[in-house]
Amino acid sequence: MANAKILRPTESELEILRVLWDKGHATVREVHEILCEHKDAGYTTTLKLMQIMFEKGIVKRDDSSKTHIYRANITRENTQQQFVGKMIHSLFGGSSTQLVMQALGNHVPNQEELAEIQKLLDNLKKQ
Amino acid sequence: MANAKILRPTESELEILRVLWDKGHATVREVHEILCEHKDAGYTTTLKLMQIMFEKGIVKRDDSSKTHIYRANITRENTQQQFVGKMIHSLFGGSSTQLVMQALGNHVPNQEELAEIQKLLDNLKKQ
DNA sequence: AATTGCTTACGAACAAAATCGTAGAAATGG
DNA sequence: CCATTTCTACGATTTTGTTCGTAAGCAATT
Repeated sequence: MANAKILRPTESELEILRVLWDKGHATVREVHEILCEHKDAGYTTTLKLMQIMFEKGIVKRDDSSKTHIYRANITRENTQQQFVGKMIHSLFGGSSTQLVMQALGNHVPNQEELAEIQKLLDNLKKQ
Repeated sequence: MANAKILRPTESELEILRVLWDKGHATVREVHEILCEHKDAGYTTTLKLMQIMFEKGIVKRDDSSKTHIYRANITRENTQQQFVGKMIHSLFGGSSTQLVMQALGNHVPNQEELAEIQKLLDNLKKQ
């Protein structure tokens, strides 16, 4: 293993990761096409970003053919955890409950989701 | 009104805001003292940051006496909402429930907090 | 009045992130 | 076989955030 540092994707890197997590694997072109639907950037910008992510170890790639194929090298779950943890600390005084309240209060879930949360809550209560 | 742009505090700015939210108002010196407990930075660094935040409109200040007194100009709740919303979008595919599950799963709350969440959940169910 | 200590202001340096232009290699298709 | 397209690589530039040194003002103390 080369380097086990903390990997903190930037905002732009996150956008790219989302595509990779979604599709499993993708070329720069494919990623770029999707990003361009909402964002406005040149192709080489996306390319450069992905190259940097590769150097950082955030993504891996298969360069056996001319057009490289990229994959995420960190999991969505892990990244979520990282960001949620940081946010709980920096904005919610360390209280995950505060975050939960905020999230539930402002983005109301449907019945099905409520049931899901209830199930998790019941499990937590038993401990 | 001068400018109604999106206010997105940086990481350092958030640290300062936390102090201001906590104390209500504070001088640069006071903020700096508190930051220094955990961080290592010069006084003028904190000063400069707060000056920039003033220019951005993130904080306001009373400069009637030589030592200026700063206050937050955005609320904690609003900022939380901003960040939570952004995170739900960029990392949880728009699903607040996913975020809640993640937060509850990894930072287990105590009984009291569980009850609080339950109460909110009950309210949501009634709608 | 000079010294000391605290304040703000301000510019400069530095670092990290994002953007883009250009060059050259490889494939494509007239 | 040449022209066009599509890649990657790489360096330059811009932008944004962070850090700090220095100067100047003001007040208290000697």
